[in-house]
Amino acid sequence: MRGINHVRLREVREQRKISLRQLAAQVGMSAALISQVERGVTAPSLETLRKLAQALDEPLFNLLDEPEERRVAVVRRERRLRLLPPDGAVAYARISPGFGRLEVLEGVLQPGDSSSPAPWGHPSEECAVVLEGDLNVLVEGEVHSLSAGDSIYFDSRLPHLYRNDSQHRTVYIVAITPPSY
Amino acid sequence: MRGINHVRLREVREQRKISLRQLAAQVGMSAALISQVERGVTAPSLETLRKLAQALDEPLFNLLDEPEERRVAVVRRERRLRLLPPDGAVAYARISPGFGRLEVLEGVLQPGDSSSPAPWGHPSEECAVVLEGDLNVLVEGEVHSLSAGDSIYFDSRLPHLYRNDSQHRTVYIVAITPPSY
DNA sequence: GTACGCGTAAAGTCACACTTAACGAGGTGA
DNA sequence: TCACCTCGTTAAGTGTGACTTTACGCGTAC
Repeated sequence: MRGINHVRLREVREQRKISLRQLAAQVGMSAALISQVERGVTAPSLETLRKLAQALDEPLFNLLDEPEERRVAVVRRERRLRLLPPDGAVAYARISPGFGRLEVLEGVLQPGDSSSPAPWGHPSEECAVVLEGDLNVLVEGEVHSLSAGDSIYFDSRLPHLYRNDSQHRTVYIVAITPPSY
Repeated sequence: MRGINHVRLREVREQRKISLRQLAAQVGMSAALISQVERGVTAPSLETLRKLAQALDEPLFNLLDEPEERRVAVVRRERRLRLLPPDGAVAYARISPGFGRLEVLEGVLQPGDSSSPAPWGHPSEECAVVLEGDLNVLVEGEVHSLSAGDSIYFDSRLPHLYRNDSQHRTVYIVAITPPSY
């Protein structure tokens, strides 16, 4: 009976062991509404959904029950997609399969090279870990120096750039969500 | 003027170089509505938003403009949070800072050890890359054997488990979105 | 018993998510 | 200079469905 408007509310609420009325009181709406929403009888407004997400301390998009491809994909090292850099600086290989909400890349930077000619932003979040060598990450004009094992996390919308200012090659892994590279 | 109901529609639509009327025709709604939604004059229904997301080929949650902490966080190798495994098998270290939509972990498995006593699922997607050694990943009962450099991607809701069936230690990195470990 | 709590059902109402239609501003070609 | 596109915006009007209140049935504790 799960309609097109289904949201994963009940699941989350029950996990928190909160009753309908408790939750309703907390967000200032009627318990009946939440019941209706949980059973897909009524579609909640965005505003309502936001309030619920906040009360449950869940990111909003976590309540949205998107149809997913429940697939498993293995990518072998030698089958990785090599991303040709627009201007030949960084060598990126895509570790993730190319679908899903998550993109993982391996970047290799030779001394002096950088991931792009100029800092730029895209609407995602990313986290990079250095596997080998040293890496300078420019975010919003500020330089962060990382060594092997260090990581950096930032909102990708801030203009950014990876650069190898050392004398040896640098290898790092970047995880991006949602994919926008 | 961006209200509480703001959705990142215009941004995405303009990027695709689609006009209001084109998009409206495509999803079968009026251009005026889209204009109103884009400017935050009117809040779209979930249903409407879903249609738009589909037409633009964007995941729904990508259109939702959640208030973000536009922060940059660096985590040094020695400052990583060590996650104590519930039952002492895997040694996880959190590479990501602990906020945001993305969680990145480094897992180390000694021979014979596994990430948890039994396969389990959580509502996310994850991608794992093997850095060192060999790794068996059980997803939905099926075993996938990975060597250094190989990776696997799957819907974390499928019951899964990481296991080291080899004679030497295994190191791997897992990226998870949204965080739910 | 009766008095809580739980989730559900039914019925009513008003906001607001939508429509259609008209508007002003650019651009383009005859 | 027209007329004639197309762009996004505005204004006004309407219907529906997202909400409320109230009442119900069930379990459980005292």
